Amino acid sequence: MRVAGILLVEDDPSVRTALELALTRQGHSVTSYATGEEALDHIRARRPEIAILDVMLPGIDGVEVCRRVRKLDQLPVILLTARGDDLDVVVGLEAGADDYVVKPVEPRVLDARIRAVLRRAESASSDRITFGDLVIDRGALKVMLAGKEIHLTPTELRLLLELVRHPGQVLNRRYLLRAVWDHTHIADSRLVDACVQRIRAKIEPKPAEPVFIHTVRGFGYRFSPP
Amino acid sequence: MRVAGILLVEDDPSVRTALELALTRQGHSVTSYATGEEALDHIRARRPEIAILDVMLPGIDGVEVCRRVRKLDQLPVILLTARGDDLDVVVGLEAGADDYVVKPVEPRVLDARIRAVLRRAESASSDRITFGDLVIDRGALKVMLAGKEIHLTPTELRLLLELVRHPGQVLNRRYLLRAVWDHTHIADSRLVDACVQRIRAKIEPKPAEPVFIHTVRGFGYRFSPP
DNA sequence: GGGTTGTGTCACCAAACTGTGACAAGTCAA
DNA sequence: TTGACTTGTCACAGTTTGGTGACACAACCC
Repeated sequence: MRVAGILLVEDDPSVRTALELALTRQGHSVTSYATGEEALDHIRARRPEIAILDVMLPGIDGVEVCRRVRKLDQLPVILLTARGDDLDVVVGLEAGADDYVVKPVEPRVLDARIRAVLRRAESASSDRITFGDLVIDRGALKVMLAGKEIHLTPTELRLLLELVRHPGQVLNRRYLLRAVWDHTHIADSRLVDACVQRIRAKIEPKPAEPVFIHTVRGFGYRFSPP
Repeated sequence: MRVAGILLVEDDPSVRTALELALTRQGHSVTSYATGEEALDHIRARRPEIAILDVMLPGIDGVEVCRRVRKLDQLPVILLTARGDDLDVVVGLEAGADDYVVKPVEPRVLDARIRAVLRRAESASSDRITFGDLVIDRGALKVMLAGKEIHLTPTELRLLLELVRHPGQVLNRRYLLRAVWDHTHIADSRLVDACVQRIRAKIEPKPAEPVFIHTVRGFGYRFSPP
């Protein structure tokens, strides 16, 4: 596993320094802050790979940072707490944290947890996904092929994003109809097929031999990078 | 989130009973065992949604069960330990556990962790099972033999998945006809046999001496890995 | 209003899939 | 060994499925 860009937020200077040092030794690249406000700014500006947040912080606390981050992005989050306060665990996990670690923590343990979380998060992270020539910017809602912007209609874009949200997975037509069109829609017929075909015409170099959106006969469609 | 089929493995009868009761109250469906051997049998036969394993078990311990399960399947695993022994945490996470909980644990906390792990597992893509050279990806609906993708038709795939869902079990023709074909089908004729034969032609190195799908004369077919 | 764009539906066609039955081969019990 | 029964094998035609292009209508924007 590659080295991670870690954001560490911890108000106690001695703990912060110690953890920063330990994680750096473990090969990670670490940036640390003492407050939630600074952390949020950093996250927005620098997009770290993972955030390790102390729960008890002055101002915006770790759980709140976690909650806001989750709305913004799929950034993996590990919460740190001074004691194993059970209530906190529940609140933290419900706020969407990926893991929860009790201080004091052995650096080796924290490292293992970081790697485990990153491994899990690897699939569903960034806002901008690249599949070979195809770049899909979920933030800007833009699709680019070989550097050139491709115009997709709203429905086409929703369908493509839905497929991309589950890379490698086969999604059947009923599911796609519910996810992309209003589930009020009863008539399915060939709607999905037609839309897929339109997307292919725009993003596939050879629509007859698609490399992105694959037909799985009898089941549905699968987005998988070449 | 829906109710989960939980496998609980804990050798201490009082702890086991208490957890089983608590989780059942929380709305989960729980099956519990005292040993790793029983747990592995259960996993192979019944495919629970998540396993909660005590680390310290007579015979095969929780970490070892976790390791073996990981080879077989992507079943989510939570490890239970009596104290927060840091070394165990590392070993456990490296064995592929999704989470790690220290006893004694508040039922509410365990429930939150279970839900968090299931939520993550749900989004994680790969849903693949490996039997020697044969890899079946249930999410991507792909079958690979020795690294090469094998094309199966929809019916063949459904039949194979049905067999694989019950590894080691003999499934009779009537059952398979109901499960794979529309149960409206009454006439059986040679349908199942022909389909099995077609699958064998694709996945068995020597279709005449099948290693995956075995004929059980007079009863039906059994999928069992070599 | 008039043109443009987006969307759902349809019909047609090629390709893929599937059920069937006949027959061969295999297995078991007497 | 023989006969009864079970399973494997194969070819083929009817059916299903999805790709494709055309088209009508609605929504939207000047």
